[in-house]
Amino acid sequence: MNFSKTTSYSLSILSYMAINEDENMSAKYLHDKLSIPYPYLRQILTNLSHHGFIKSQRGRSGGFTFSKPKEQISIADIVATTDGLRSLSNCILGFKKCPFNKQCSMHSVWEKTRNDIVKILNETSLADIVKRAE
Amino acid sequence: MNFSKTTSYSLSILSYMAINEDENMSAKYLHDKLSIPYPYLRQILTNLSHHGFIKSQRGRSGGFTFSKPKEQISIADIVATTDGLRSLSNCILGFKKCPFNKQCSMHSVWEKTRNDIVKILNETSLADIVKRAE
DNA sequence: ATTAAATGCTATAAGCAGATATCATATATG
DNA sequence: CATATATGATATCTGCTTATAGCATTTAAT
Ligand code: FES
Ligand code: FES
Repeated sequence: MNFSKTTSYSLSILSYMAINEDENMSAKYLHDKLSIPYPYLRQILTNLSHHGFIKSQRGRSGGFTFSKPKEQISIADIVATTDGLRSLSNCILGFKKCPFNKQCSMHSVWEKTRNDIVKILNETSLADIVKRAE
Repeated sequence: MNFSKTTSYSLSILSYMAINEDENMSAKYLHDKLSIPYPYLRQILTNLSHHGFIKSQRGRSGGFTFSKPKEQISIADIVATTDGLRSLSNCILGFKKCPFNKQCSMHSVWEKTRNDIVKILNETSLADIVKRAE
């Protein structure tokens, strides 16, 4: 009932980078700050770079910076690169085909809350996170 | 961002059993109805039995029946035997210790929705599920 | 130039949830 | 009693997520 490690780490990294954009964001530095295992952190940064959220600067005193405006990166976008939101569309009781030949008995209750979550993830950008942190 | 298979299967099994309590609930029968892999289903039924939700009748024409009133089994109780609800208390951005030395910037937004979920899980019993299925 | 410090790339290991397999034991039915 | 059918218990396999390791390449500083 939560995100995968990879997703959580991605969210931690990008929100930290968004809030402290002045600092030099090397993998080593982020490792010190966020305590994410270094080689794993490296992989995730590469992934975030491939997905166009950040760009890398190689060589000494290199690191990562955002490659597009923070307003244009929603939490849902970040989750989409790893877990995706599809699991939130699944039945909370775990039915694939409903054995009752209809929506399961938790459906209506779950639907509202589930939509709230998706709404939050879609409507919250990294810029919003920065604002709230101030 | 959803329950583990074990939890989902547990929820499927117990809600199916609650709704169709008249039928003979052997592992084989439940397997036919719910399409949960048979040996895995067996393990989960044993687990649910150990946790006191259901009791078993061994031997030919044996199977499983509830061992306490369906009013006294909440979804949260079932989840507690597997995943537990602790993950819902975790930071949605994945921070263990908040690197900002305070609650993370998603905290307040997430809190309400998270409480809704916990409330639903705690306040919905198998009896409620039966009622809604009618 | 040389070196130090960074990312790029990719192969591999470790750990866990999901799934399977097997034998022992119990019991209803004939 | 013999048999078929059920659960009890437990060991093992598998695949995915998490994590590690190592070498190549780039770049800044000296
Ligand atoms: S069918 Fe189960 S939550 Fe929708
Ligand atoms: S501290 Fe991050 S959601 Fe509460």
